[in-house]
Amino acid sequence: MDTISRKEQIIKASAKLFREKGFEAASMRDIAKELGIEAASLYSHIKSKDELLETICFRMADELLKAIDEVNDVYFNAEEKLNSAIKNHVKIVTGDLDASSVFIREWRRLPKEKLPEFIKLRNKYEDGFKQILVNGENENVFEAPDKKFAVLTILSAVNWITEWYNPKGNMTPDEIAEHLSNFILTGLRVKTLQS
Amino acid sequence: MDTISRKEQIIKASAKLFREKGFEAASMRDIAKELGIEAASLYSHIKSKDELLETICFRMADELLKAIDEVNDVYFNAEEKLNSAIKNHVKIVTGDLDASSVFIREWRRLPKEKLPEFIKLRNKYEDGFKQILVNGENENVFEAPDKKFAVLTILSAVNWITEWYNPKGNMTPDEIAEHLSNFILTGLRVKTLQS
DNA sequence: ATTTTTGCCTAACAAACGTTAGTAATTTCA
DNA sequence: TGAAATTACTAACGTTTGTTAGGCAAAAAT
Repeated sequence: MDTISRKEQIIKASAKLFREKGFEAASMRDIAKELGIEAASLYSHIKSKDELLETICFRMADELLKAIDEVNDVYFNAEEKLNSAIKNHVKIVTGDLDASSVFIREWRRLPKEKLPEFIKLRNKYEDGFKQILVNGENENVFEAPDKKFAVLTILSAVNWITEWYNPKGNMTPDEIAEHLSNFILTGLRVKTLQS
Repeated sequence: MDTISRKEQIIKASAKLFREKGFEAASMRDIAKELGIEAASLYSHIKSKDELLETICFRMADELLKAIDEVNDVYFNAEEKLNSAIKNHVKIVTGDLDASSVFIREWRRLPKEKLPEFIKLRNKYEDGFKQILVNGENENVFEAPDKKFAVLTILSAVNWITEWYNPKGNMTPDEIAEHLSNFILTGLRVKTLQS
């Protein structure tokens, strides 16, 4: 029943350790020990330590990008769009805390020839959110003069989850998404109706 | 006019490098090179690499705690309190981006016997914010059923600044604080007045 | 004027690092 | 059944790491 390949096991173990100790502090020997083998044996399955970080970061980026594209395809209403974009992000992040933490925290340690591509994907993701805000403004439901700033604030909240979320805690991912979505949407909604 | 001591220069240089490369990737030789001396010479002024990280993290924690205590002393109104707490935090973070980034990102690499004390200070700071939210609820101006969650969301936004803030960018720290404060206060205000 | 302290140096250390080479056992496939 | 591929091993490599020892020149203190 061990349907998950050795390489995937290695990636998973390295995500766990990169998160716990940081990319440089987690050694190949640590990762190997996690799997009960020797460090040199890892190289039957992977090319380098950098490759591990790379795989984790780019997989995460792809998953997030796929999610935001889907949202922009399926929904028409900007409020619905933002709401499900946030829900998806929370679901993805809480679904694999190790990989997400590495994606958010350790991407800076990517080999420098891979950094530009990674940053491009990140910006593309941010643009997905920005687009939703523009939609919302056209629909007259959102108010965000500085869109870049608004997106960064939204992403800060959803990314910070990796710093405190506990799967065994008293808040389910859905509840977190619900709370955050409410909080953010309230902050963005046009305020002409208020006294 | 070189009124800043060698030890302070070392701390400053290490903050810069810890931020850029991460605590473990930034070597003592890197730090020494930044100052134009040899790595071994650093040990005339400091005890260890750990001491550097420790100094940076605990100084930052102290500064933030002092600020929140002051706010809770000076103001009576909860909205004013939260507004100036946010402003102070933004000012401190943007005032020393290197140290702040290390404080926010690299604290995990503190020697493990120092970690509990650090976390205690962090929690104390969070409690300062929580107290403001409780005040606001008593004054009937804030609505935040889950206070811990609200505090984490507020702190996520103000801490994330270190990820994107550029001193040469087109947003001053005051403007950032203003925007963020508005956004957050809107999200917290009681909504009974709305249609 | 002489001692003490400061701040740097060179040289070296033991440990840990990522990775390669070469090999042996097992599993997969023709 | 035999060949090929897979997955692990031991041993070792060249680097890099934080840190110590010991010395030497300049500055400060006596």
